[in-house]
Amino acid sequence: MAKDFPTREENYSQWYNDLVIKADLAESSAVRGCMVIKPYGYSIWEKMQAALDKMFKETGHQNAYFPLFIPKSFFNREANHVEGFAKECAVVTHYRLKNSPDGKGIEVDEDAKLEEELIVRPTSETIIWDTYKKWIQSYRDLPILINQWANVVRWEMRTRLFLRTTEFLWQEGHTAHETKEEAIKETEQMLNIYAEFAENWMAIPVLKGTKSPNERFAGAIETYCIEALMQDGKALQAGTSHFLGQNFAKAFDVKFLSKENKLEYVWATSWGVSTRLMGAIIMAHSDDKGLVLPPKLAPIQVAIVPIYRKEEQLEQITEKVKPIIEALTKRGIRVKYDDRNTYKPGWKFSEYEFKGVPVRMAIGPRDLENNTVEIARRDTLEKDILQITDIDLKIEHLLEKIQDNLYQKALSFREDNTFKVDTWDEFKKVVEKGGFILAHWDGTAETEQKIKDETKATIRAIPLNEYFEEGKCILTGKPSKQRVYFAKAY
RNA sequence: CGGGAUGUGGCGCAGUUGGUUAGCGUGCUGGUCUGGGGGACCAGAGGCCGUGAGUUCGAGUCUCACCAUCCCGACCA
Repeated sequence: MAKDFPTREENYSQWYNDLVIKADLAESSAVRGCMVIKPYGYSIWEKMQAALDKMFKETGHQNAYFPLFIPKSFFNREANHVEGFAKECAVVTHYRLKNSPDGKGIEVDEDAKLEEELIVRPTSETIIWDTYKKWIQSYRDLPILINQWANVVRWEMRTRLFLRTTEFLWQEGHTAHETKEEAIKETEQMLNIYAEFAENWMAIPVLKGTKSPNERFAGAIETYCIEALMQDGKALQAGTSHFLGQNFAKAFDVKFLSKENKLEYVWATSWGVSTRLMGAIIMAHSDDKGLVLPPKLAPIQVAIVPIYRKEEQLEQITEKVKPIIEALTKRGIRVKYDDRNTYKPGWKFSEYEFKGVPVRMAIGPRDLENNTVEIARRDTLEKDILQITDIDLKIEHLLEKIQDNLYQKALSFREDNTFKVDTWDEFKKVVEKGGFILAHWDGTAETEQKIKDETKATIRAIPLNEYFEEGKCILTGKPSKQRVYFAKAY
């Protein structure tokens, strides 16, 4: 399977591409820019979905489903929104095929042209707000707290597995509120849920902040984001939560009668994370030996490999292993007992290592004599011989330790790669090294653009309630009241 | 859409100034020995050499066109 693949040092992006394919997470498909998510990769996504879905429901949200297709006219309603998405929309123009005259193939039936073209959703604000209009008359209909799990299509010019694909899977929350305050609170709440998920489940520390106008969601008043730092020093936007103000309510004429019997526009939010999180998880933790998965999201947490020569030895081992599997399963630990005799132990070791399984347990004749097992942890590659007594407890603790270690490692990496910078020369130098740069900015879009043009670094986040201090813009020297995070980004 | 590269068994590649039977590694099938870090040997299966047109006695190899993929830019979660 994956004998030689490049180190991160040699070629980071090749390393990433090979990892995704050789760890069996996904592959590219016959359709340009679209990927097939393979069972092992999809299983990780399902774990993410389950955890997030639970968090959404715990905060009062419900799931629903809206159409894949959006009438073209809906897009015109919100000016910024159209402008933001127009360049990357797939459009359905016909609804029928016919046999071609030469009889050799099939072609679009020009007689079956749609009167109004349909846009394949790049995001669902428009169709949802058109629907909410029907649902909302009174303050008693509010709030509406809905999430949908869906696929969306954005016609990107360059794609990379998980990080940027033409079609991707995500969840999009769309909420409607009586007041501005309530909507902002919702936006912030969801940002915090994303951050909590990233840190507790994915073991990735994230910065929380808002976006500069340049980076803001098309149609939003304010975009909040979580940003993570990858091992190559580039930032990855891992989730966004938007305060939409009354922009969509006005565009789709969604009003409600308040308690004071006044007709008012509804306040809105939307928020989403996508299969891009898969890219984050891969790049944050993995090493030159392959994938490293945080235990909480690993499809297999413990792989058990029997070592034997004769059939009867395997039987003995299996008998020994049975109660271990049972005890682990009881604790909610996902175990795979790999007794395939079509592969050798060494081969299995490599495979589980490459696929990032957090803990490997090997058990052979020597262990049977001593009542032990060999435990290897993926994050540190350490091996240990443990007594079988209370092995389930020991492994449970080990998994927690691995989860924690991955987070701490990622955190100290970020700390080591975050720099306060006060001069333009230094800024240009540090940008080359990668990492986050905390620097002053004069708050204008022009300056941000210039910085981007010269260094490729953009403002990743404007910190929330942090780094308020008098300073001078890194580029223009104009006064600034707060440092912001710059980085090159995915 | 610009610049660069590549299309040859499933995957990764070699194939000389055109020359007849297109190889190698890996994977695959069967077998024997094996088994605590990707095992060894034996025997097999598997190719319209990206597509189309041309040059030639003869094309994987030369010419042209097209298609596809990858990398670098402009666009983006």
